[in-house]
Amino acid sequence: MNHSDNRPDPQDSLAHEPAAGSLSARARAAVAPQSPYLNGLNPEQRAAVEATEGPVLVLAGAGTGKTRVLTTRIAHLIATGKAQPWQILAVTFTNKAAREMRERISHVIGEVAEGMQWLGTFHSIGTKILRRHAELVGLRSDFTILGTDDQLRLMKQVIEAEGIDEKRWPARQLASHIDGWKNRGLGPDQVPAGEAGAFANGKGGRLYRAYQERLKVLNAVDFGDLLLECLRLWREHPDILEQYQNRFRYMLVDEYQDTNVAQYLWLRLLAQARKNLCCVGDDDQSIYGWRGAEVDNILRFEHDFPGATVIRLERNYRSTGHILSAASGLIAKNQGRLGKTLRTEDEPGEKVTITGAWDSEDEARLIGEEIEAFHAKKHPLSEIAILVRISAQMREIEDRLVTLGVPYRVIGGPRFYERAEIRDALAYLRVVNQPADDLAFERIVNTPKRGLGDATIQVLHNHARAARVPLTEAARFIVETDELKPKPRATLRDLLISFGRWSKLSETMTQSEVAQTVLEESGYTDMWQKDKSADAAGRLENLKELVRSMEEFPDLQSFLEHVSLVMEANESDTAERVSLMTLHAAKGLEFDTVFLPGWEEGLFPNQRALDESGRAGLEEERRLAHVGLTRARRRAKIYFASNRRIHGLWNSTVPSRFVDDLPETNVEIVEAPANFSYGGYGGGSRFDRMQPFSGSSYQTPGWQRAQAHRASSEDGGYSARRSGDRRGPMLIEGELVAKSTGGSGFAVGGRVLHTKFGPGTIEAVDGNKLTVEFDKAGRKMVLDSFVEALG
DNA sequence: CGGAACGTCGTTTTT
DNA sequence: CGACGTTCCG
Repeated sequence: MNHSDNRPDPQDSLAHEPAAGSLSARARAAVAPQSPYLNGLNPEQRAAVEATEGPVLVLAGAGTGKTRVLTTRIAHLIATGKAQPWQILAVTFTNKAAREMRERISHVIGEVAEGMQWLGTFHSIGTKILRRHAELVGLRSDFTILGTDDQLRLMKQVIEAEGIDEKRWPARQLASHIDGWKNRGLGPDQVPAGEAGAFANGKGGRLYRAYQERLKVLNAVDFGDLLLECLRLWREHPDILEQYQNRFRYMLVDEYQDTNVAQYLWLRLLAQARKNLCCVGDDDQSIYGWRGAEVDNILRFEHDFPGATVIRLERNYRSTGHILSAASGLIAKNQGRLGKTLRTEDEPGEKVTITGAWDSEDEARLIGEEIEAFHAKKHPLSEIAILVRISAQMREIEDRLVTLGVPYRVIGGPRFYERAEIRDALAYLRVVNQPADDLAFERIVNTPKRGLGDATIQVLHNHARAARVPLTEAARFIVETDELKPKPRATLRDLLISFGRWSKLSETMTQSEVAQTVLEESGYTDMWQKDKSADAAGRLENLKELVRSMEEFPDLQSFLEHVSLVMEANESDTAERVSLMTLHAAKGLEFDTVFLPGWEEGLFPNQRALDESGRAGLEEERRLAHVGLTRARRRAKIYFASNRRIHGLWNSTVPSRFVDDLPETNVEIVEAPANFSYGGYGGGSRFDRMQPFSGSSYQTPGWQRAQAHRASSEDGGYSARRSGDRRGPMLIEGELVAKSTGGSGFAVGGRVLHTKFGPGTIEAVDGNKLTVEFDKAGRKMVLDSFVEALG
């Protein structure tokens, strides 16, 4: 979330809004009569910038100046007075893209870009909207955004609460179902019965509903909800939808090929009124289908928005001729595409090379040596990338680079805020900020290890569930009783006291000081200092970075939001290093020289993609290959190995069919240097092993097998209405005493059965606390939720 | 309750 | 093969 959030929205406070075409707007337009920002655009780009009215689809091939069009278009809208910065909705997928776009707009039009408060990711904009109307969807405006790990823990609880064996029906699987439903814009009541039944013998739908209810109780949402709840808000409150439709005079979407159904519906609702929606994307770069992205969204654009202007950007400014032709020839093999022909005016340059290696180790060695050679020729290492299909390929390559002493960096990896130490630290702060945050509390109650293990947590849970109070609240009661053994009881009490103390700190300290104190006093920093594993130092460093970054925020609340949505590791390392990453992570980047190892059937195209999604899967894999090639400016080098270890055992492999998809004129087969010993293969030319070029002899079983077409998921339109059975938030705050207890029929002298201590006689009643003389265990103070009356 | 021995299962991952 | 989670024992 950007920092301009706290600035008042001019539309909220001021009535004055210069209408398009008004005097002031025209005067403003006249300030820049020449529109210098339009200079240097090619005719298609310029058309895309100037076609401001109505639906527009810009099909922007790789390296055709997509971002430039987007930013110039925004600048144009503002400079001509067609819209004020805050009347433009500009959506991206990543925070990085949003940040870059903001920067580039500033370059064109100066600090006016600061007023663009609706430039951000789908999720950050969704959050902003939801916070304003949280009560209408059963949340409070300070709701928490859950990360994947919290989601999983919550689902596990829901599964167990339904009495389902979590081992047979893993939470991960439920998570992916729910994720899929949310991606398609389906709430618990809209999931097709057949699908809902697929999990846990027909309980899938019920679990989804239960999960959503738990989220509401916790005043929390997951990533999917940030969009889904907006949809619900707008459908149930048309007046609010209308507000936003009026506000957003112009809408722009980046990477449209990656939108899922929920995002599509979200956009369509907003665009319905004014229809000034401009989507920029490239169907040939859609590589996130498995994550819910619907290529169909882009393929169907003209149908969904009748009268749409479609503009193709086909002039490539990035790659040399052979690379571009190779990539074009490859992608032309795909059926489901809108079709573009990339062209360049650059020289043909070097052909794409194809090199066969004996095994993956040789492949790594070859790449390593070529990089060394480039380095010797003063080729900057930062302009070299190695792009792999799966992360598992990285290890061997890394090993080789380390041996050779070639500096490299891995791009991708776990995001900053996903790292355990960061999530832990945040959990502490969340509890300090909001003691009712059960998920956070559970996460750190025994981190560092303080002897509050499963048994203790179970006791807390029992009471919390029975009394319908948050865990911390439950804990507060329990430490007053004998439910826990003395040691955990004392530990838990100390912890609660600490949290009480930490909460007060924020009255006198800045939040980064609070964080520092909490992390130290809780023993968390100690834990890592004592840890002698290799990455402990890095984790401490990350924690420091976290504390440092907190200083920039006005309060803990806004920091927590930033971190759950936006925060990322500072990758802006300008050092001279080779970049190593997956093909997915490479999208949007470019390098002079790109190495593409592992072009083998089964690995790339990946067997699993083929098995699961058939032809669609193959085409997505091919798009991935296309993305890989088009990352290269001057040199693309493809490799395959004849032998590769898969799951520990060696398999002999066949070059990828994608190799055969490349036009012959643009590629060059390179023989591996002669000094390699190709173990076991007597004397023959190494070309023998590259045979598959001549005859396409692949016969992947899974490729034929799986033609299963994923159910086209365009249902769930607008008609679906939530039954109004939503319960108000049950979150019980502050001092509230457990309700379920009062007058629950326990009286002095009554006989009760305790879950642990067995039968006994009540000696005294104090609220929900009972003093019981147990037949075997003696006299104990217990909570009513742990006993039942004996008739 | 926590460390050590077992078993399991293997893509890609913007938020 | 090796990273992870689960189980089992002290």
